[in-house]
Amino acid sequence: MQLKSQVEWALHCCGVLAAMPEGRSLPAKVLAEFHGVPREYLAKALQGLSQAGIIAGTLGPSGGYRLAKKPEEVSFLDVVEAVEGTRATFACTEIRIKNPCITAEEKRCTLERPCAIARVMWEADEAWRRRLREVRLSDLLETLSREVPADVLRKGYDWMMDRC
Amino acid sequence: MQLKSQVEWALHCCGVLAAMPEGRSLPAKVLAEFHGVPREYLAKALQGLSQAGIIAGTLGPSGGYRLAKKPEEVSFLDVVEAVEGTRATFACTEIRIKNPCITAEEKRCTLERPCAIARVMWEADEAWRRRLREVRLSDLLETLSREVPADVLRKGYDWMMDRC
DNA sequence: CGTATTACGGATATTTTATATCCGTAAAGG
DNA sequence: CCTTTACGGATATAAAATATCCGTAATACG
Repeated sequence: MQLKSQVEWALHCCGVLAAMPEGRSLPAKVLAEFHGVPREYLAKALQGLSQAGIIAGTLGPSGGYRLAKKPEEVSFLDVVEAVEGTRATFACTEIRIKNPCITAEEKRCTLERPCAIARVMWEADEAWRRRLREVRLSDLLETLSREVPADVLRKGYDWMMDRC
Repeated sequence: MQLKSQVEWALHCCGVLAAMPEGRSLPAKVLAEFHGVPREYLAKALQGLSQAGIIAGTLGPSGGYRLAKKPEEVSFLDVVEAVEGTRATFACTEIRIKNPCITAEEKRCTLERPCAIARVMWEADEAWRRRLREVRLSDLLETLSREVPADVLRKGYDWMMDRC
């Protein structure tokens, strides 16, 4: 069970976009080149983020993507779910009632409450989501500004400004 | 991102085996038929559990699998990891340093600490694992004995005893 | 001793998902 | 008018999940 690589790309792109001055857009081409990932495929992830209302795309030259909300209003979970979907990681297929020795009435009765095993798995899933919901893009920016030297950040910023 | 269906099967099989009297074995054939899943493929999951030391297989007629530990010594995480592997759900490919405007020295420096985005994803992963580590097969047995009518449990037990 | 039954490991086939690319359309700026 | 961009649909390729098959060795039982 692995998250798509698009999740990683989307998070990094959101980080970059969150660091941009208000209203400034970056085209998919620049984001792809900056991260060394295939432009066309990254575009799909960005379209997912756009559909989810996390980023907003503008057409034409000098167009591209910008963050559609404030960095403190976007959680890691928002980004992950926009790309990966909201479906739980554990899928219960109700094999507890495939059992050939159970009557139809007992099946009906059993199905009234969710499978005990699935419940545990879904609780763990929820714990994962809860953690991701707690961290926002603003937290990421704060961490980066603390850990990454200012001139490195500056050089990346200038590099992107050069190509759009 | 979905867990393999084998994870679900493995958990249900462990639940059944945990409910068996000490030393009693169930063959893969019976476990597969009971859960309505393909025998040969379930066998792979059971072999994984066996390799992980969670269950023990015995050869020959009247052979099969039994729990290798006490139910309170086996967590959901043990079972999940035996089938699914221990690899984190998020794979960091270090795209932060694919950036063409960073120097080799700056790359080296950056790599000294793990990616801030990956750290968050790994924390969430750990929260998921922590929750799964907290629940044991003994807890599952307790829940089932509370929620499933005794005669339904009994019928399932008898059904399996009939075929091994 | 021989036969049936079982776990086990390796090999292979099939289906589904992830990854990646391509193309046409429409909108916007110069 | 031409270029650049997002967007959506279609398609191709690679990887993983799902499933089956087979040979081997161990074990119980007649």
